[in-house]
Amino acid sequence: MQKPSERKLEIVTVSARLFKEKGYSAVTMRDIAQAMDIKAASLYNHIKSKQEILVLMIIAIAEEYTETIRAIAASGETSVEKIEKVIQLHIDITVRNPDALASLNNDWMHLPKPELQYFLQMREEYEDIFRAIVKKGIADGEIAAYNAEVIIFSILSTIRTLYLWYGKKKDFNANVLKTNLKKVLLEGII
Amino acid sequence: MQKPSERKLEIVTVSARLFKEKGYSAVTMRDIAQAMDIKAASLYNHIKSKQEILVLMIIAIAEEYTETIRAIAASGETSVEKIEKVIQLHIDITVRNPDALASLNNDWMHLPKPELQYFLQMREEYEDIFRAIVKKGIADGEIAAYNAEVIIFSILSTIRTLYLWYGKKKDFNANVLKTNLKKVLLEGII
DNA sequence: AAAACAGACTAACAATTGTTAGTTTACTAT
DNA sequence: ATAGTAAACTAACAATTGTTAGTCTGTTTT
Repeated sequence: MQKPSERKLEIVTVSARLFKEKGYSAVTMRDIAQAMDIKAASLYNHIKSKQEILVLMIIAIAEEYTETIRAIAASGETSVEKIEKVIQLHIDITVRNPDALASLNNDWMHLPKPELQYFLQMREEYEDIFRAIVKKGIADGEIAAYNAEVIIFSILSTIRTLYLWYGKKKDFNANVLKTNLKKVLLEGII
Repeated sequence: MQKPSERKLEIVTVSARLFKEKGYSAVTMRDIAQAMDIKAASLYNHIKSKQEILVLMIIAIAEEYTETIRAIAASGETSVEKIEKVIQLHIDITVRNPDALASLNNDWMHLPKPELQYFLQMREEYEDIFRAIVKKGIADGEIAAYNAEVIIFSILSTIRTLYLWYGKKKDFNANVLKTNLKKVLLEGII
């Protein structure tokens, strides 16, 4: 895997911003070109298709999620500590890629076949690992014995859609999230 | 506002299923027609544009959210009870419209101008009302004094994306959600 | 039986889509 | 200065898009 050139990364960054606002399908190559002050055809000096932009935008981030949660699962920590690390992982990635995460969440189905398969496989592994952490936490009595799927869904939903709120609300910086989000998700609000 | 005909509602239902899978922009009128076993042009005997389908899909649900949360806010209950009612509202609507909620969450930006404005106004009012409930709960000592925006975001994210899990996980029925989700969101998991 | 109508059809449109081919421009290395 | 190259350009394409016009068919209403 070659490291993408400067200009190529710029295309991905600009596209991420546009995809976030209207979705992958509604953004045209001419939209992307205009946002970069060039013509649509010029984009093809750097990328080979619209879908390639999406691949560059999504896959690297998905891989980071997968690799990091593997490491978290393999560590010797308690289940609660592992969940805290997972929350921290999502905060970190959100702060670094607030725009690209919109496509990772909403446009992944437009990935080309092989990358789509790869993405879904990573996503499944990610949820399986998270599920195992939660279930072990329940079995060990660390975590309350509610329906495991409900716990998984409730935590993942929140940390996966962080990108929607980050940057929009002024008091949503990495520090406020770090100190508040873990407590709210783990200890509740009452 | 005329009550839509039988066939019109069928178009909206079929479209909702397709929009959920690929998003509004990626679904063509020919896709919708094929799913109904007719030709694209025939759709226009019932609807006047693709955007009208989206309006019918989103606005009525948005209005139900808005009207119900108004009623909840106006009731004489405690803040925690109000939040429980809001959670229940989302469960109810999700169970009734699992497909349409995908468009309400991801395709609202493709509404025509006047309905877009109306939708955003309702969404803002909805969040304002929910924010007021949470802040009063904190002020009254009913709710822990974490950052209010974090609490709002964490609950809304979960109940707004319920549609992604409902129907996919077998143990996600209305009853399991009703008994588990409120506890997980309010009391946490440890 | 005649008339009206709902709801499907075929055919076509103008606009927009992603993309390619070939050309020009400006900088960099020889 | 010359050659080479990266990255922009113009022009065009074939396919697909939402939508309209006009027609046909069967059922319902008069």
